[in-house]
Amino acid sequence: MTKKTTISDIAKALNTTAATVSRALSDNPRISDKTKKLVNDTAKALGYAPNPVAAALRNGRSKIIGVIVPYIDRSFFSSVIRGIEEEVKKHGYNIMICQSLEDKDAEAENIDILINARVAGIALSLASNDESHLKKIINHNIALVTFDRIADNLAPHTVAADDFEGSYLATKHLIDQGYKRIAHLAGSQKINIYRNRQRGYRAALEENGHEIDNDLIISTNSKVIAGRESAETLLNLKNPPDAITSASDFSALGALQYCKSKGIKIPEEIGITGFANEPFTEYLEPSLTSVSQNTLEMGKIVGQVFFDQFNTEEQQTQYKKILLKPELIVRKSSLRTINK
Amino acid sequence: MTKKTTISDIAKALNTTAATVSRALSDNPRISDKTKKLVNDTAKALGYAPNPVAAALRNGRSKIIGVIVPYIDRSFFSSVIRGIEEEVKKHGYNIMICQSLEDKDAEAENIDILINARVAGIALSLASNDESHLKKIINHNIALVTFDRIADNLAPHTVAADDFEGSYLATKHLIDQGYKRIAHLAGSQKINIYRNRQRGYRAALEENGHEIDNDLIISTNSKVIAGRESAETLLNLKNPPDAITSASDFSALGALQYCKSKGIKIPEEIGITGFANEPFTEYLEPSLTSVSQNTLEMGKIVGQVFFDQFNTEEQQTQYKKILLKPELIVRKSSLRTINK
DNA sequence: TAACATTGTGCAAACGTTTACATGAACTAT
DNA sequence: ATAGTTCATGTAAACGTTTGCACAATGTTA
Repeated sequence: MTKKTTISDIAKALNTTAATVSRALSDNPRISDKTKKLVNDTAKALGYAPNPVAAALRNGRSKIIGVIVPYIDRSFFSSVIRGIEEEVKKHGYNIMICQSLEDKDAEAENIDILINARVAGIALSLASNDESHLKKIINHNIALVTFDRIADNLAPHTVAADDFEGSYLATKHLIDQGYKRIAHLAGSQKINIYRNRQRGYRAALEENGHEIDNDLIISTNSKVIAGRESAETLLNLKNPPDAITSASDFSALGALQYCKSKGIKIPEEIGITGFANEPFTEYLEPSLTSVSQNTLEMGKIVGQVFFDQFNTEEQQTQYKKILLKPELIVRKSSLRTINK
Repeated sequence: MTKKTTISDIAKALNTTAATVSRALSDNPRISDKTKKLVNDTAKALGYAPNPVAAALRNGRSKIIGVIVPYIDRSFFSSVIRGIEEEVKKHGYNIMICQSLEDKDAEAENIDILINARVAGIALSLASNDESHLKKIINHNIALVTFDRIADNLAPHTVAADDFEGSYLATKHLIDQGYKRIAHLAGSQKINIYRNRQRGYRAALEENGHEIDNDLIISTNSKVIAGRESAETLLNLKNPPDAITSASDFSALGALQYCKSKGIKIPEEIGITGFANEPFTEYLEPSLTSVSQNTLEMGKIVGQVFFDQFNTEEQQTQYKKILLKPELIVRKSSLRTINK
């Protein structure tokens, strides 16, 4: 059980004081170069490593970024988390992860924990529409970045995929492929991102001279089974769609399964697109066209936004609202260039 | 920017000292019940929340478990991480996540960071066979649990899936389904888990009167493309297999793709099983039989092992080597009860 | 009633930094 | 030679806990 060396040990070795050592190590201009060299050399010689806990206590701030997500093991979130980790690591920071389990109270509790841990910042994908508990973070002067499910009102900085654009791209792609009656599996309209996806769908239709038929818009949850049911409803219409653009890969998968079970050919008779580019989409038969949200990139940007803040001198009135360009990953489920 | 209340604030309010308040809050038997109640009440009234940073400095130990994995966004690891998080949260601990990127040096660096952060324990899935840098952890008297890719020699406590058993189960299942010539896509034999999977395959064959044909064992990496190539090799043998049990879902997927491309019927003409129960397996066509490693459970157990250690009075000579029972998830790719 | 144990609390140091303020030495300007 | 600057370092307090030791007040025993 080797005892760690401290700045005092270095000071003792050099017959100086901890203050000087501390200043030398942080490259304070008031310390002579000679002393700095001396300090750095003996620090190395003694195997000195700073104690972040002591620094955090003194500074009232840890070099930790807290991250709160609904579930760690959703591929979307784990990928964003990875991005955040890689970015903050560059600056000598670490991440502390919490799960909200989609529950507002658990989220509030996690916020308290992170505030108490004196984190330097909190990255958060909201569990619900209720963002009132975020005030605390701001009151404690802790940097806050919301991502994906962002807090429009309270959070100064936000990072999200451009859902409107993503959905627009997918819908436009179906139009370009010659599909005429394009349906939309919309997620819960209480949630921002799903509203935007529906808006993108509508905009693409309108701008390209397709009329909007409300019978073709089904509000559903993002489950496979819901996708199957919705597809059944749609295909039993007297004027059924020839394409489905879904706000979720899972409901798109359900639709795909239903069509296959009925012998409806994809993409020849019906085109399908999903949203999020879940890992499974590329392995489906046919592979599913989907909208990639560049999740790793999103995480890195979230990280960057923190350090942009930290570096600019406090007084922040410019808030960053970043929208990331999504990318349409075209696969077989929507590609029928043959018989356009 | 509300100032946090401290134990001294409580002490002042009650005309006593921080020492008494600290003891009262930690339910020290030397404090009278009357005082305890008084302290707890005013703590609540003043909105007191303990400062974990100060406690960590004083104790030389944070209520943090460090977790090091190759990549956060692999579904296996994100799921284990979730399990760890949920378990340690119960005890008022948090997790700090690092990535080794499969690199031994990055792993060693992360270990240093976590040691400096005075974490109470480190959970780690090894980046390489080299475990020499783990000594540091033990020397600093920090609890160490390795999981999945475990450190057999140095790490006192290990948690892993029973790879032998999982592979045995898959192979036995194929035998029970009446497959006669069962091939094995083996991962790199430098890695423990893949060696064990091959052993399970061999044992199942031997114990059930199947002879082992080394032509049917292909050592490959765990990529889709490698699976395709291996399947091609196998099916071009003059005496080709009628089943493939793979040590990886990805190479199993490759094999499945190859067979389909050649019009070979699954599971009628060839049975296929994978390993790890990746999320995509259930959505394949046909859905892929695979071995579930109960990753969430694995994470929870990892967490438990820490607190078992913390609770028993230090002197630990009994090391826990936990092997989790895997579960065979039977799906269509291996199920041909019809024409057994 | 003296000696002793028990109970509840206070005192003060320690964990390892950081930083406002003080100090002394050398240097510049008058 | 005196006052004012500048430079490099030292002093000491602070961050908020925890805990060994001391101590006074009470209760117990002989």
